[in-house]
Amino acid sequence: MGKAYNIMAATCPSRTVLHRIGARWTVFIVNALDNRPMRFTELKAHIRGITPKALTETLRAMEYDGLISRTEIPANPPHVEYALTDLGRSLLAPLRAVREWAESHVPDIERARAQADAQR
Amino acid sequence: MGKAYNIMAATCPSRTVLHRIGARWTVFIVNALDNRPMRFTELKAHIRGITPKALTETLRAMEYDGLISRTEIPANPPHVEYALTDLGRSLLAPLRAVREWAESHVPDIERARAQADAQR
DNA sequence: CGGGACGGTATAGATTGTATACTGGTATCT
DNA sequence: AGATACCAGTATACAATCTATACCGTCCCG
Repeated sequence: MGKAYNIMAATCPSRTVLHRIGARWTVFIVNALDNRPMRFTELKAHIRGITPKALTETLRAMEYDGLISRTEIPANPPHVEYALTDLGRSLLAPLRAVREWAESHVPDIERARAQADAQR
Repeated sequence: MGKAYNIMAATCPSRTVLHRIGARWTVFIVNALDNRPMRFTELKAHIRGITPKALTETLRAMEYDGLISRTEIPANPPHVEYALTDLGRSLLAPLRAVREWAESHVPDIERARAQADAQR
């Protein structure tokens, strides 16, 4: 089998996949849905600073790619639940690693930035 | 120590860090510099489809954040070498995981997209 | 019927990314 | 010496994406 796809090739479909993963809010949504499904408004409250437009668009794109499922629940009151699919869940491990790297290396990067600023 | 930073908070500095990691071309550059330092033109050839402007800007930003180093080599012919710093190298593991996920899940995502298209 | 929660849209402006062309310096070929 | 080519980028114009802010229709509760 080996590697059938290579992200470095411009025409490679893995590019479009990486493009989606790298989109502004995907990491946040995958991390937010880690434990349990959430509703639109819940997600909006949980991911501070996201606008409804950005949330809608990212959710639609992720649904199109089969990463999350969108279920309208006709109960009373009716609401919509977003959940990770199996495919989306498989993204959890890599993206959690990225999140943890970010959270743990803030001081290093702030130091580098301060040093770069001082340099000039 | 625990988690001092939480990406879900809008004001958290880890946001800006994640923003940089998630930028369009960062993943490609980190993966490209995995084995050895490279020059500007080498990177441009290796990462198919990147424009010189995008490459310059991403490299500058990553240098500012202390992820890569830029060294002008006054030898003959003079050239510029970009290399991962220790900090940048620590990003390799998480980003390689993301790359591998992308490369190995192309068929799943293409299937999901085809199915979504057919649905309508 | 008034008001609020839910799940979004609409619109406009700012930021970011892309395509394409070009530059200035050095080295090599002839 | 002149032409050509490589290197490391800039410049310019245009397109796509992201953000802020406001608004909408439906349903339920009182």
